[in-house]
Amino acid sequence: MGKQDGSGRLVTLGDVDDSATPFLHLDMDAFFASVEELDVPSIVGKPVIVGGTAGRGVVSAANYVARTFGVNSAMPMSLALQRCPNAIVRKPRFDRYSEISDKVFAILHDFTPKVQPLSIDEAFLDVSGARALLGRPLDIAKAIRERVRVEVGLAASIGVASSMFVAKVAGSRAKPDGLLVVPAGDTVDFLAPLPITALWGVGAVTAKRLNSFGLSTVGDMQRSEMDSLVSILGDRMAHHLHSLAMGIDERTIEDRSNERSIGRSNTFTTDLTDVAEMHREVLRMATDVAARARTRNFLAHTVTVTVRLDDWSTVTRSHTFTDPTHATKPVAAEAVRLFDRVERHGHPVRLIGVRLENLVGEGDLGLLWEDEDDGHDIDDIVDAVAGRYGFGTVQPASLVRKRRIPKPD
DNA sequence: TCTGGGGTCCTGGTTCGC
DNA sequence: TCTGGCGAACCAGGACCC
Repeated sequence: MGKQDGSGRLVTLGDVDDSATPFLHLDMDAFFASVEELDVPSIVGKPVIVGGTAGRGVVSAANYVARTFGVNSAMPMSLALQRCPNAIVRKPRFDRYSEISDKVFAILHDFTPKVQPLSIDEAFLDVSGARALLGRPLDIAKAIRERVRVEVGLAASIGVASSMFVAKVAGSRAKPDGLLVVPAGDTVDFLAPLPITALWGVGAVTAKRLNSFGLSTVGDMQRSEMDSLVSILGDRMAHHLHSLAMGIDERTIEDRSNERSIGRSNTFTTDLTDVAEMHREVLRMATDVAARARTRNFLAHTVTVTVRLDDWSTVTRSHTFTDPTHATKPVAAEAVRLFDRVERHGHPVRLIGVRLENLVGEGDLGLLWEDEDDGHDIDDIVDAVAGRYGFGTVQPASLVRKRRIPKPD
């Protein structure tokens, strides 16, 4: 297996048995922060934090220098700057990160078509079919890291293992800028000392529950009786987590290009108390998600509104349409209606979100669409839904609608 | 310390049709 | 006509991930 290199990470230094380890997990190191360093070389070597700078912003990414000060992602920016007052703070530039991400994924596809994106900076690969052409998994992983370094200019860590889950854990143990192969026969021993939160699906809540029953490491889970796990976690979760603890993960690379939902949410700099303003926010988000659904050629069966109050309580209300839609008017009207169903009991509103779910592709309905700039739509919406709320900030360009045309034989 | 945004998935309760 | 069982769909909430 891997060796400690003195920094706490595990890396594969020499030869290793990779005969039954077809899965690779690639993860870009401190991705957003690294892109900022790439574009602004003068900040290299200094603590760099990427995140929201407004009152309620949090850290999206921190480079490894900033992490030595105790700065981590998802930490409130106010706390991060207490810990590292000299940090260079950069606002996220998602377009730029997507651009770099595209380059990395293009490299991955040069090695195998079996690439499953997990996020903008992470992917699983199955290289079982590439062995004859490109060599062993270890060699492929080395080649990928080298190409990403040379062609993109960034460091990527890769885990190689017998299953997707173990590959991901291996990749995280190899960070930063490392490569770790976990031979199939070493899987159980590799996982055993890890904290229980290393299991995919165990977060703070489940970990606390498991800890209260004396389970704090993956090894504890490996040694547990299934009956007792079921009594703690329920049947499904118990079997799932015990399998992961043993390194068993039956998932395979799949095409997850089909999106499940499209949403927008916003935490306000100061909590909202004015109902008209809340309605404006609901309409703004409904307009936005409907436009995105049209752009991506999806229709939605369900619209869900989320409201978080100042006491952090969160309420959702949803509605399922008889016919799926991506038109602004019905989505906006239903979103406002759902929002009004939430009983706020006078509480100010901290966050509002609108999400379209149960998406279907237009092609699935046997329809084709062509673009049509329908300038009447916005008037319809203002009159029918929003006029009384002073809905004046949405640009007609965002409401370009499509016209249904017959599908040719 | 005081908690973003965009997602996926699971669970349990309710409703409804057969 | 009433009743119960069952599954599917819907709805709400929540945990978790990056």
